[in-house]
Amino acid sequence: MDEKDLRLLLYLNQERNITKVAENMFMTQPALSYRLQQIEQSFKAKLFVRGRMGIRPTPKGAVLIDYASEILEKMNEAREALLQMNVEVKGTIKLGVASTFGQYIMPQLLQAFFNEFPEVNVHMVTGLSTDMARKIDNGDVNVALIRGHELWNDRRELICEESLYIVSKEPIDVLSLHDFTNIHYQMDTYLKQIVDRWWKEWFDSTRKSVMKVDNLETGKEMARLGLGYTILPGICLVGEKELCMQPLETMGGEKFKRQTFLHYREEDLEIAAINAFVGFVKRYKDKIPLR
Amino acid sequence: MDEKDLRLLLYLNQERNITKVAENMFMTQPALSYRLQQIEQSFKAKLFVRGRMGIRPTPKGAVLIDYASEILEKMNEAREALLQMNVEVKGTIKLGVASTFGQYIMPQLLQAFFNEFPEVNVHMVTGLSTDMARKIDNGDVNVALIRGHELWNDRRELICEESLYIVSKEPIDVLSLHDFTNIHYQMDTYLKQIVDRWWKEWFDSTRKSVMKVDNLETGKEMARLGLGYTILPGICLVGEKELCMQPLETMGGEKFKRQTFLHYREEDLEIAAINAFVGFVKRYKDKIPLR
DNA sequence: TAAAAATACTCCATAGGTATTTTAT
DNA sequence: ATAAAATACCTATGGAGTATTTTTA
Repeated sequence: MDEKDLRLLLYLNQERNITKVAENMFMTQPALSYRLQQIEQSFKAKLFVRGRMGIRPTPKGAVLIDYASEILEKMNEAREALLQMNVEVKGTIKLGVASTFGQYIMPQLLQAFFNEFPEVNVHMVTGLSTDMARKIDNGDVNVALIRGHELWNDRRELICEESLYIVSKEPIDVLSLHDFTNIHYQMDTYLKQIVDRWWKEWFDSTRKSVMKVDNLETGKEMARLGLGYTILPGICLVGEKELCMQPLETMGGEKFKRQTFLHYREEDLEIAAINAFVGFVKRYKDKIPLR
Repeated sequence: MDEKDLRLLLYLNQERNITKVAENMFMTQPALSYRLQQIEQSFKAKLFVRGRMGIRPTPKGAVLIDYASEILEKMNEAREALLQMNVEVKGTIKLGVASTFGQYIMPQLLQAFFNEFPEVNVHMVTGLSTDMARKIDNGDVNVALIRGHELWNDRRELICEESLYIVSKEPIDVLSLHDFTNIHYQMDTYLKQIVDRWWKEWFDSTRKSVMKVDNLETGKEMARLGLGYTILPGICLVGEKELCMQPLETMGGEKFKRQTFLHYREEDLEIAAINAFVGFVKRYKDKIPLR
């Protein structure tokens, strides 16, 4: 099965006539007929039924054709990506990144980015999403990876979505959360908003925030020691095995999710380095480890 | 580029030594050396740098290797799917499906399913998610495609996520929604919950529901005629071109999403037809048309 | 019965083998 | 100095062509 075979399958499905496809692909009818039989043998399955007026795919054929088109798409993407890398990209990009994203995702992301574009310089600042938002509005940064948005004349693209989790050492029933110590850390506005919405859905009274710590990692470690529960974004729970984690849900089982967006100005894409970074992040996004 | 070439690239990346990989792949060092050169030529790019102690991928090589592993995965999936189809699956499944999902998604889904498994009978009932939930609890249905969950001793799997949209003929600024007629239709509990949460986030007063219609499609058509705005799930806006649609968001720009889940009992997977359907839906899910 | 697919055969392009040389640290 | 990769050359598998037969609605 090489690329040509995959294309043959797609064309055969479109035209449903071996002779016609053979012409389109600049080969003879017997050659294609033979080739198709070879492919069928290699899968030990009949892929097309032959009849008086041509061929049509069997159920198995249809399934394989679906996969063939996906595979061909990936192959084209790959070729595209390599071609993109022929233009030597250099320059400097200024990034503004939300704190947790900067801490948990950016290291690997930048490593992969520099591997592809070693000539690009990155200046990254991290902080609250709202501050980063201001920075991109001012032009202090070219690209931002943040939650939410304010007033924009820029492009905004969904990069990742994470659930939020109630994290504790021992399993806790949501309805009995009141009986446990809430370990509270300084959340950004967007996270706080979601958590508040969730809490209001389940309880009338306000949370008693018994323990305050200054950052998320401290909160996580306290939860690990069994000192109470805390609410953490999935982004910082990747690979976590010991802790008990249950997603924040409505009473109906709908999950609360937090979205991270990529922001940039359309016109900045003319700058090669920025174009490369934006393109890279779009490609990288479904490789981001999430739980 | 055939499958073997892709595997070669992966192994070369792992071992970083042509001689060793050649042995593992039961070929000689010169053959592999030559093959790699052919691959590099076909991409018009150097993929590995050769040195005293073996080889290591160039940036382009690394990118291609990433794609190679994705493509190989797809190929394995394809083979797996075909093998699965060798066992002649027959029998009857009882499905309970949420109304909108049943209306907008199930027709194409079932068509594709029957194409693969023509011997399976499907009995489908549609209705409110809560009712379908009860049915799966009773054992009235084997599989449910619904929102949310109640008390379960079953498996639950995320199938799709849709945004919700404010739909109107002319663009409406969210903050001025009060000035427009709200076209209200009978929503299921879960949708209503989300919309209520969204409304509370933006407005203190309750919505004045000026126009009530008995179903979603009617609401959509009234919005199309410019009689007001209505809130619709993305599922029923696929391919829509004329209407103005803006997603329901928090003031911070976080999107409200509604999730659809597949429910089934673990032990039912031993029944071939149910196993086939569950497997099929998991494969089909990222082909569901959404906006 | 006629359009389409399959078979029989021939040829040659190229993947892969063996023997040897070149490269890089 | 030597492990590893590259080159030169040879072989043979199998993909594709031409001529012809078989299938099916």
